[in-house]
Amino acid sequence: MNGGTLVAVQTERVVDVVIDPRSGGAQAVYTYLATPEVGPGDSLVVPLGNRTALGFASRVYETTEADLGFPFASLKPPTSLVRGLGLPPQLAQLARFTAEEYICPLPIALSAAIPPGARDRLTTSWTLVRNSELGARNGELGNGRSSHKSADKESGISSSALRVPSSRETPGSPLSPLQQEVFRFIQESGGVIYDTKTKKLPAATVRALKLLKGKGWVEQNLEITPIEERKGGERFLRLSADENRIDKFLTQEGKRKPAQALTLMRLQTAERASFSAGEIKSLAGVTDATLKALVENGLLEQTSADEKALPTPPSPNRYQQLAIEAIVDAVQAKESRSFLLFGVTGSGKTEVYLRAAAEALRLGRQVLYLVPEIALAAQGIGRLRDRFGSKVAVLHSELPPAERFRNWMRARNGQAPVVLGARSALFAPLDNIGLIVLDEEHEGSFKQESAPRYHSKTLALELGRLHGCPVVLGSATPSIESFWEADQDRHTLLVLPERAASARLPEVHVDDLGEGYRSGHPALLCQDLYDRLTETLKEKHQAILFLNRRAYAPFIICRDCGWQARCPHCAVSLSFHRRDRRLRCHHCGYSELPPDQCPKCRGLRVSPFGVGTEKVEEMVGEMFPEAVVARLDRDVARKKGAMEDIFARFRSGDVHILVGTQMVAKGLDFPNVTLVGVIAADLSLNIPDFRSGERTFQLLSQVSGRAGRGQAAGHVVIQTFNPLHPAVQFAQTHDYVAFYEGAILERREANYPPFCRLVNVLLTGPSRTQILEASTEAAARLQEVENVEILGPVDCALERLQNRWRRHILLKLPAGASAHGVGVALLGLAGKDLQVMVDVDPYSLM
DNA sequence: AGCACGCCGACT
DNA sequence: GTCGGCGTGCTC
Repeated sequence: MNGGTLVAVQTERVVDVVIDPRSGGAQAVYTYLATPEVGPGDSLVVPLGNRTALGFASRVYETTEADLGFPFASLKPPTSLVRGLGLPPQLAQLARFTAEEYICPLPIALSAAIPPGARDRLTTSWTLVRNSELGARNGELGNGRSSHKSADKESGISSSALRVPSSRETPGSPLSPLQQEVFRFIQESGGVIYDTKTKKLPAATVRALKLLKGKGWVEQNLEITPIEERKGGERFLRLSADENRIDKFLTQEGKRKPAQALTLMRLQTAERASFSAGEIKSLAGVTDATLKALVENGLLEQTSADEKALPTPPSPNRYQQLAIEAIVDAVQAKESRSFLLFGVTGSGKTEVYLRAAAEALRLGRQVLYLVPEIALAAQGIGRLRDRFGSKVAVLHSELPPAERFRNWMRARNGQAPVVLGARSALFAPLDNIGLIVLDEEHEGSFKQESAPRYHSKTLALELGRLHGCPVVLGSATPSIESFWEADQDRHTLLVLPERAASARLPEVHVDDLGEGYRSGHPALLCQDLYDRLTETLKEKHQAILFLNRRAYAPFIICRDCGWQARCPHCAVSLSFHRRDRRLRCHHCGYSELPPDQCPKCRGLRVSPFGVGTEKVEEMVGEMFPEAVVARLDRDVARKKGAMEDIFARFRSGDVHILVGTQMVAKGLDFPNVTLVGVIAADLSLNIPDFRSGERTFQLLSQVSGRAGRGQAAGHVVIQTFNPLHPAVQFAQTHDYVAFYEGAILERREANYPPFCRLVNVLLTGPSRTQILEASTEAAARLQEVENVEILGPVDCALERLQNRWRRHILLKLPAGASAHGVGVALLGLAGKDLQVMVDVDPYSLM
């Protein structure tokens, strides 16, 4: 500076507060005066306009008025710090990472970490001041919640500390009778009383408390409502030890009590481990009434969480042992490295996870265990609970809210160092993770399809870095990306080649549907599948027929002029539903009656075309009149209790052939099923998406696993027009590596992930021309982004949905590049009638 | 001129 | 998200 004139520039210490977007909007980050105690992650109630909002401290810093951009005078202090709700620093960082990596506003990213209903669970606590005369006589007058790990820091700030302490009277000045009474009441309550939304203190008491506060006798704080310990401990349930009784129930009574039957079937995939009532309710979609009946019938029994179902954990085979050692080493060394645990179903991946988890716990660290879908997680919950008892908290959005909140708190205060959940559990409030498991890492549900549009694998790896802990990705059919990353030594590949002796892989047969067409005799079932079905029924076994398309037919068509019934709101044809004789749109729910004659040419030959599950059900029923055929898809399941009913009847043996969509392929074991038929593998193969082959391979592998889970050997028949497609061929030979070798070459050649990074920019709105113009404008702006290859803009495969036109631009960035520039380039483009969605690492491109 | 309604921006 | 300000357009 010239002349060395020193000008004292006034600065203020301020804090950026990210407001809960549910009460402050998506862009709400505001700056407040920092109190001495406030730090990143702290939860604050702040003034916002003429009300208050819940927020979280992000950055605390010194600033000048010029840098701040508005006068110091408009800075306000936070209203209050909320004790017990502050986020661990790693979680605050994870939210920031998510916002940057996936191009979304910070409040949106942070909202994933805010426990549900936090705002309604705030409580004012009134605590005796330790050194006050009356208080001291009572000995220890802590707040009674020393288990709160960060309680010391958080109790350091009180609302009085937020203001200038005014004329604080010395304790000992005379108290009114009411004040004395209230004082004694606090003493008797252990030194603290709570004013909760549900249990409000009388207004007079609150007035007395405020006066006591003014005199320095008590301290007022805002905190998250503490969870109440249940009397006699947590209540847990598990399957009865009497297996015969359960089996008898499932084959006889079960069909009349389908909800109970389904509950038992779900739990059967989990040995005899303990579950909380809330866990069972969310797993099976049932209510207390069902659980009560099961307990009364002696099918479920009460237990404590810490009671083990398995006498001794299975001893690992040599491959498991190697995997365990590698992961345990990393756990001990606190290394943030990653592993890809590659092993077929039944090869014992879970035991590897559990041994590594036990080591993390032994070191006093926490375990995060992620599963793709909670309804299918019975086995995971069961095994963890069996091994780690009440240390396990389940966290996902379908749990009853109270239990979800309770588990969030138990994770935060250290009572539950093991957290199991779907992708949202990434944002569990853990501050010392020693191991992260991502089971079935290839599953598409790990990608969140609404903002923040993160991929769980990416965040799990980042979280591993933040905590200094290993991440284990597990799968029988890893994603092409993950296997390539392992190939490049970015993950350590751990292979479990052996399958437990009892479990055999089913024999897979492939039938060429094209043959029937070429010979002029196309049929729903090829001869091979027909013969095997006949055989299966003769042997009193059961079969599942799989077709990933519901309704009777995907469209109706005029045989004279080619007219098709189309949805007036979406760019799709209407499916024909035979049961209720209606045409339905599978995207918006629109429905209408099918016309008698063609509205275009007046012809009378309007008829359904193509095959859906309803038609398969009908035709198979005609082919095998002696067999009972049932169908399960979203149409059937929409009716309350129908899904339970069908599963129960199938399990009991009353239904011989079950026709269905994905729904039949997941989460349940039917020991008497020996045949699985895939009606048309081509449906998923023909989706215009670079991952269609991979998805088909995964789907066929999974569906195949449904056959032969009991004693008898299983058979799988895959019907397809593409018998030579690698996804089909290598599913037949159960050869993942061969499938991968081909797929990775294709990806390299066409420059798709993992060789580039994809970003999908989707523009939607009611006006076609506006979307056209906006997409052109978007593409022009994106030209300016460095190192971006632009594909499009083009109309989406589904070019209109629910009266909104859809166009997209697919961007290819160098692998590993940040998509930040994309977000910057598109700033301000969105408007009232124009939604612009940026999807980084998209999973769905429709 | 006076008021209802809806859009848009601010909220620190 | 929620509020208030302001412009539009209708009514008295």
